[in-house]
Amino acid sequence: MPRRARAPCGGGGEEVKEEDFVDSVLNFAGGGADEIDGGEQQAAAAGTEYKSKNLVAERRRRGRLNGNILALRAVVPKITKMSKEATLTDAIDHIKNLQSEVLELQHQLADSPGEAWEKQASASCSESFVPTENTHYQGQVELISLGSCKYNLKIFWTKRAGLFTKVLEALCSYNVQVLSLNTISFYGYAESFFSIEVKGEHDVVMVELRNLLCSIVEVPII
Amino acid sequence: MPRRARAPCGGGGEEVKEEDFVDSVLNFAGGGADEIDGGEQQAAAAGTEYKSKNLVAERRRRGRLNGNILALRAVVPKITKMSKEATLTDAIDHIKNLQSEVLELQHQLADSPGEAWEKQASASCSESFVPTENTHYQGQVELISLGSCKYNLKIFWTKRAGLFTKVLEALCSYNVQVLSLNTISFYGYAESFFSIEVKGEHDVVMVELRNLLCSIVEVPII
DNA sequence: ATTAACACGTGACAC
DNA sequence: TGTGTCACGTGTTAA
Repeated sequence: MPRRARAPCGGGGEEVKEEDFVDSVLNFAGGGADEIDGGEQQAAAAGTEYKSKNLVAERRRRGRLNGNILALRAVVPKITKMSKEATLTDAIDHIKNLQSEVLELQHQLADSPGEAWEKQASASCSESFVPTENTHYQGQVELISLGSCKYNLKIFWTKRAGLFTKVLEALCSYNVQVLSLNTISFYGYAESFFSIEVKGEHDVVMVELRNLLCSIVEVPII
Repeated sequence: MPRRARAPCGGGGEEVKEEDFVDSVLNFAGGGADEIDGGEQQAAAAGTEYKSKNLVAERRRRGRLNGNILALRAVVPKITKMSKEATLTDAIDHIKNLQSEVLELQHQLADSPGEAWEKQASASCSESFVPTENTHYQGQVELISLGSCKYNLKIFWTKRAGLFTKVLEALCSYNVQVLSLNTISFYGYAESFFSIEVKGEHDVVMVELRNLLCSIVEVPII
């Protein structure tokens, strides 16, 4: 707890009766009976002269800094000790924890869309991930061959009733085996990652399937 | 930038030639020719006595505090000014940003496993979630009616090739509209949450569908 | 009685 | 020229 109502008589040798936040009274030449001679250059021989160039400015600066430390302590949940140093270290730890937590959450959110997508087709995946920027989304289909009759299929769409069923019907009609599927949905959007296998189809047929899927998930431009 | 190699002659009136980090020389009674009389109680009349009880302790404390501020600045990416106050405010802003980011990520991650499952059938959902403990899993199907031809379907299975396709075919054969689907997979297991809708089927037919799904995902006991 | 933490005033610098 | 920031030494206070 910050000590309050301190009667300071330190370096300067002042006398402050009550301090509220800053600049209590600025009582110069009023209170103290005994005072000291600080420096040696100015106002030395004049007698009861108190030298202070930036006294109030420094006061305000200290007040702001302490207020900032207080505000910093306010946003940190884990407080070990009521001390400035402990506040700073706690803030540092909290920031590190938050950053690692953000990283972990992003990781969880990122690897939810199918392990196969990342591990088996990392090259194609990273290539296909990057160009899809924050442009305005509409339906979007990506089909990537992994060789040996296996594909990764990524579909981004806006959620609409019955739409997923149509996709499933399309896949069934092309004799597609779905090895794994992961879907993430956020707000009105969803992104599905299929790991699929087809037995004896040529690539041209898969392109045909891709176009069919595109026509299914594509939303007419307003 | 923190000023270094400052030659202090402030309150105490000392002379420090070179300071490295803390406790430079602790030169007492050596350097200055003129000094001052601070307080009034001790060592006043002795002459050239420099009073300092906690000088080095205060030095170390300041050093630790500044080091903490430096470390705090190190973990904050956005730095507006090289000042203590700015460091603190930047740290506060950064913490707030991180916290909001964590909240948003958690929100995104939380609404991924099917909103309907949580929001529409929270009671049934929580009931059906708990009893499935860490017993040895095999295939498992749960079907919960939400009224108005809507159901939540939860399937827990061991991943096998072609198994998901069979489930999809079964759903298609029962004229099921899949409103949303979310799947999480871990190691050899997967759990899928369907939010489905059927047009005009009776409950008895849904029980039939459920049994069919059970027979599909059920793995023979070894 | 020793110690740690704090506020204070002041000179030194930098812009 | 001043204005703001910094480090310093000190006295005080609470554990």
